[in-house]
Amino acid sequence: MQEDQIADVLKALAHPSRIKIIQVLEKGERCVKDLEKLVMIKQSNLSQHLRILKDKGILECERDGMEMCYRIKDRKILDVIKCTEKFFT
Amino acid sequence: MQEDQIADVLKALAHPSRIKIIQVLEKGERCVKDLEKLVMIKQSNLSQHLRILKDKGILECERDGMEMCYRIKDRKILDVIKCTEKFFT
DNA sequence: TTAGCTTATTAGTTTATTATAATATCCTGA
DNA sequence: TCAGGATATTATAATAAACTAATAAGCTAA
Repeated sequence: MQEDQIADVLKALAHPSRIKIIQVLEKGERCVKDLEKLVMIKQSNLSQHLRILKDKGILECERDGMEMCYRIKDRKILDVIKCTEKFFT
Repeated sequence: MQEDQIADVLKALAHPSRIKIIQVLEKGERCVKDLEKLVMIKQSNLSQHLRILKDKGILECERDGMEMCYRIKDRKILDVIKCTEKFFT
């Protein structure tokens, strides 16, 4: 059922912290430490949000020494957020 | 905070039955009785989903005799779903 | 007015999501 | 190897969302 898949992706996006994460990563990749400061939530909670986004194929990550670097895997997801913003105009 | 508003609308969309409702209404307005058959959920549950969508300004409704007719209020919401579909391609 | 549709609301139960704190894991440099 | 920093995982508690069944409310036609 297509509506299940669609709802599934939208559900992964439907949280203020996860929207914020994507908005930050839109400008470029970031390690968790940076994200923690920018998104302003606790490390363990951030890590959980990152996993949700990664599991859905929205983000990907790569280890860089001691840090883990996250970035947007498929920028088509940005269009979803852009369209949602336009809904308010 | 903009991410709260965005997450809020996405959350209203993020359910298979609500996606289905919107996909049906994309083709034209429908009364609850019809939606019940097309979406295949119980009347009381459908009514709850319809309220969620109406409260967010996604749908609007109008009484037509004994029936209540629902339609998409702002078709910009369709773009959000379209973009999400494209995410899978 | 009332019987019979259609739709909405409410209360209660179940299930899912979120956040926190504690702990584990993974990597690097000394 | 091990100490310490960065990130992930787990368990748990709190909150929110979803579904069901029962009931209420709105309208129409007889």
